[in-house]
Amino acid sequence: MMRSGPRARLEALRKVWRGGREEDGCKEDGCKEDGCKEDGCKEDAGEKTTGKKAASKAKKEEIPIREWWNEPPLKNGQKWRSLRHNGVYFAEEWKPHGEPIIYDGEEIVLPPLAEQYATQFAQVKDNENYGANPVFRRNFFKDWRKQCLVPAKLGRIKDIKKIDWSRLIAWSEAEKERKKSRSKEEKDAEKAKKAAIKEKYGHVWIDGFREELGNFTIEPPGLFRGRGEHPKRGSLKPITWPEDITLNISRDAPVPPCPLEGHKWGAIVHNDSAMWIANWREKLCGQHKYVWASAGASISQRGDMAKFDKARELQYYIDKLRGDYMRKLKSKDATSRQLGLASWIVDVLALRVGMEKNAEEEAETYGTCSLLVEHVELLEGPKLKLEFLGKDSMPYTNTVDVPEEVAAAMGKCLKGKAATDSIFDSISPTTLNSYFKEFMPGLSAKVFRTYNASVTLERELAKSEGLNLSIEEARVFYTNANREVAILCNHMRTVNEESFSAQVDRMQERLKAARKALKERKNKTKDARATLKEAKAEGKPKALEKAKKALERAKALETKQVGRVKKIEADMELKTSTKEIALGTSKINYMDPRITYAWCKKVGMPVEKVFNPALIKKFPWADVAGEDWKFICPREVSGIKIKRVVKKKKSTAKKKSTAKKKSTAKKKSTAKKKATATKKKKSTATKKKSTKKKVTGKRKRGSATAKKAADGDDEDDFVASGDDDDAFTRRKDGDFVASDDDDDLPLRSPVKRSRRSRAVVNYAVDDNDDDE
DNA sequence: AGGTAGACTTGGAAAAATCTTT
DNA sequence: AAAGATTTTTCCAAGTCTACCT
Repeated sequence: MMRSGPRARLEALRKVWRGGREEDGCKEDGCKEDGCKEDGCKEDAGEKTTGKKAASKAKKEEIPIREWWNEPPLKNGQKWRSLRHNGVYFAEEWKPHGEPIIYDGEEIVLPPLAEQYATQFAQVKDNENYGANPVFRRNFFKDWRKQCLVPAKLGRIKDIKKIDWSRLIAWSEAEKERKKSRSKEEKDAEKAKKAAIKEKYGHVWIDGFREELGNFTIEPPGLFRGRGEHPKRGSLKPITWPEDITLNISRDAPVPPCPLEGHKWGAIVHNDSAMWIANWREKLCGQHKYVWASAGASISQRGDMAKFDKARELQYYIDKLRGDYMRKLKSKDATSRQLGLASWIVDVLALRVGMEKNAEEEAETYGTCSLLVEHVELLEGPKLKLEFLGKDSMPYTNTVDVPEEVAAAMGKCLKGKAATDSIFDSISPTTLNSYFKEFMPGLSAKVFRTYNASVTLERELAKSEGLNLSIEEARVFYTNANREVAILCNHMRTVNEESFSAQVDRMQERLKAARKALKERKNKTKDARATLKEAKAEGKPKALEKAKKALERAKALETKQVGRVKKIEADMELKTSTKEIALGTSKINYMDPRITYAWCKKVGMPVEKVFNPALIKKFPWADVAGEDWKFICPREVSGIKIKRVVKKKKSTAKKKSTAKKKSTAKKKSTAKKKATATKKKKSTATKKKSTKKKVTGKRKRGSATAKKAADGDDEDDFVASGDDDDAFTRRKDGDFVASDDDDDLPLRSPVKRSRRSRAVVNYAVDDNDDDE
């Protein structure tokens, strides 16, 4: 996507866009296949601009970008003006392979659906996160038996341990092999078929523009792969039928035909305040699933830019907010203190807000407001040590220096509480977010992550000032900045140590070879120089000319080799420094892309060096940023206007008088809340006890290990008793349920990290505000 | 006021595609 | 062209947050 200049390109885009709009009116006629009436229009729009485009002709014909950021805004809450599509795609039905399982020596060919699930299980049988995990196995077997075996009169399959999956595994492997060894023709044919499906189902027409969909295939039946210690991992996800699906289209758009014979869509709606194309309820966990436009579609870009603008806006409010929360955490009132401390954590440590979770239905993970006493430790310094599982059960471990006030506030929040008590028992994500909204409209906890990630990127990149980087150096520099952001946000990936060290070894080899080659090249250059000297001395013009050329060539080759060596050295360094850090998430979601575009222009590096094609497609609007664009800048420059925070009726004068009342009221309500909370806990505890006999101290860490030692059991220690599917009993002794969170050590071992970025915070307290 | 359904953003793993090396 | 390494895309789980309901 290189081009002459942003301005010229913008002009071109503007024309493209105008073309699209002008033709928009014709959309009701000249329909092509697929019921996409606008097809013709777009083609026209494309042609109109070819004059301008031809000049910058790229190899691939680029689809014109909808320059939505120059369009008149949609009315409040409206997401589209027109919406039409071809519905969703259902993956082909499972073709039974007929390979049996062997149960207790007996070959049993399973009915299709049972076979489908069984084959999937066999494929992950030895993966310790899945089939080798006792909870996963138990859930799988229980569901599978109940849903697929008992109705098929295969109730005699009662013990998962007696199942030999080898034939299914062999089939899967053969299948993989077959796929690998397909001929070119076969591969091409498949590719074409896939493309045709995408052509038809993978697109949507929004306001007359054709956009790509993100996902358009309805999820096939499979085994639920919940992360971490998800109680439902391994359970069967049922088939989704057209009847389960609601489609969203324009009022005047044709209803797409249902692709499955004999079925019909669950419902058709015309909801222009929603972005989704289709939705359904996933039956296992009850979560909503959606089909929507891809990240590169303008409808998605619009929201994206709004998000970054909102984060950028925060810079004009943050000083006041920081002053306020630092004051708040010294408050005598528990609620205020907790609001202050939680704000500090959200702001400085960039933690997520931490919604409440349902322990029976979900893995237990934590964020700011849900942190427990046992997750933190106050150390000399003062320092604060945090250790807990965050989103996706990713371990968060961090020890940071904290201001005295913060340590004191934390001390108070911990005081008199048990290890498994909540630190922030007087506040919730809702109250915290409404506190933020007192300072800036639309401010919520997640905005801080975006803000601090972007600030960090800009700050790190600014350090390149006056460095005059080569392109390769710039790439490394950018990646290191990106890394700081990823560390701040705790974006991690699990590494397979074995394959990692093998990769490093190979890289080392390559580096060695490249260095050797460089040495040889240098020698050759030397030789060439010598030859030239000789030729000069001999004074033969022809030989001299030849020698000159040879030297030129040798020099060029040497330079090239120097580049190769440098590249490998750089890759090597990045490979180790980003070993367990995932850079993608921050690029996709957190760092304002305008910072990247601006910096790339400044140092003369093509954005493509650090943004993959999907990112380029996602952020065309960021290209508008010139090299001097700054995320942090005076308000006059950004053009972001002050927005008055709409206060709830009360005048400031009145507020003062009601402050006292309010606080007591609050206290009361919290007390009440607390009481009900404990009550709830108790009641669920007893309930659980009666059914499963688990729970007691489920959040205490120590107990798990203790239980494990006492337990020491075989993971497959359960069998179905009779056809009553739910009745699982112990084969040996004890309570098998008690073993389930014990065998399940955390999926990913906590990673120690020596250093971690934190947001740079200026605690300037400004005193002009109207605090209580 | 608290609870929750619904919608949208964020997340890592795995699969697929592409690039490099042999 | 096969194999192997690396990058990109896909998949779908898991967060956040607002609006709506009682």
